[in-house]
Amino acid sequence: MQDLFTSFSLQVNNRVYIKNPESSALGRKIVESSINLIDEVGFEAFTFRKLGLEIHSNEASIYRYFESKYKLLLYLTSWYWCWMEYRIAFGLANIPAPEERLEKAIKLLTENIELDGSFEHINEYKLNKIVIAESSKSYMTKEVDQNNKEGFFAGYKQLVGRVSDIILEINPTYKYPHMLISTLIEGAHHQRFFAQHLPRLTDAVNGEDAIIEFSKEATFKAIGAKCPTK
Amino acid sequence: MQDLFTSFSLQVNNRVYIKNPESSALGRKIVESSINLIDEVGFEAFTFRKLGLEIHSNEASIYRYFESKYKLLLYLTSWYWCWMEYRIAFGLANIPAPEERLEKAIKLLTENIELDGSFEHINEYKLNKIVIAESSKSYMTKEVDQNNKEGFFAGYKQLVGRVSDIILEINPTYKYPHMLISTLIEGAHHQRFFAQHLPRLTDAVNGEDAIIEFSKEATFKAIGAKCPTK
DNA sequence: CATTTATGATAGCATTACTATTATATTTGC
DNA sequence: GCAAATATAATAGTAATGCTATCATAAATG
Repeated sequence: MQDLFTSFSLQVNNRVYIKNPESSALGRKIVESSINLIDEVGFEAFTFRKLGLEIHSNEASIYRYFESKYKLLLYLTSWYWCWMEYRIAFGLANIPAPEERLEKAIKLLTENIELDGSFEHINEYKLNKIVIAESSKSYMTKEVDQNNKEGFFAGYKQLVGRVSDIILEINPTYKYPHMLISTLIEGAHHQRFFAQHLPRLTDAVNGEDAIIEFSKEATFKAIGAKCPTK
Repeated sequence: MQDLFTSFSLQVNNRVYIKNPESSALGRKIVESSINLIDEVGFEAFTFRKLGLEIHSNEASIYRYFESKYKLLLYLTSWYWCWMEYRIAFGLANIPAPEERLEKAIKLLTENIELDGSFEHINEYKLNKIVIAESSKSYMTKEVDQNNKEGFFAGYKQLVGRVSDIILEINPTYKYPHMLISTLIEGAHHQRFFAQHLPRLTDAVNGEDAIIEFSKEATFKAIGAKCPTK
């Protein structure tokens, strides 16, 4: 069992960091506190100098792990997508019916994330908030093509690919599986943000998680299948 | 007719600027060149100093029109959503059937934008690219609640509200019209970006605009209606 | 215990995002 | 046609940012 876990240990593309932050106490502290600080002040106002003060360490030391704050953001988002894939892989294990697997995958992709404590130095609740608010800044840049070549978005693409495969299992003729899943993921993130800050762009419904329900319903209708629990 | 146009003239919330850029040649030049420059170098690398050099004017002069580059971005995105609402208002005029109106609205919201030259100092083609790549930076900020209170997102919210109303005309029991439309708009923008830079997240189909087709199909299926042209 | 490696402290530099001041055009109202 | 108001330009300055470089010291390793 331990082995299974180890083989699933979240391996972020090693080109996003200079020195692997998992490899030292300082590295883990950098990751842990960067999540707190970005969540608190936002990515724009976040600086390595402030982070250094926060962890009673040094700006220059942080630069030995990450080339820039953008690379650190890329590290955090990559880690998040790896983690999401791991959640889905485990969550769908031993479920044979593709409809049920799809339903569960959608839930896992769109639900509100709570702290689960599986990874000591990572607060999944705050990381989810960061991914919602800041992840577009990791790819909506002038360097996107370069970064893509270096494989920085591989985790996200792989995740989208996996869920698309379930769709194709259910309906092999559906033409837009990748579009549907990537729209769903980004859309659910946006909706969580809107629900908090721009509620006129959403539709809250008492007693249900409208974002999950909307996502399930829209997906199954789009591919012309029936959602198992409806 | 002129009057109709005038009453439709694109009125951006006057709190996003200090002095209305439409009111002077310099102001229009600032807007025109900021679109070129942001499109060229990206919003992060865009500065008022560079813009001043570009238009052979002065950094300080630009600050008399816009408090900061964020406010300028807010101006550009607000203008864009006003323009989109105007396109839709005209595009749907005299179409009685709500299904046809919805189909046309989706097309207008998700299609690729081309230069149309109706507004001398605004290049709609480039502005659309900016909105796709940078608009999330205008609301995914720590100041979103403050900015929302000041009405900076009113145009966007109004647009979503209008199209949602068409959905409710077709199916008054549909529970998530705002979610559907805002997901659609943001989703289509993301897809245009992905198609160019991260194609594994989309599904290109030869001979059709897959993004428009996907959007129409998903919307009509979600609300349980039939798309007129299918 | 000698040497490599990791961290800390300090300094420095070009650029950014502004603000302030003063000078010069340009418009306008009479 | 000219004074007064207004808009723009030129220049300088400031605190903060996003780094890089250097040197000293601490910790791990062989």
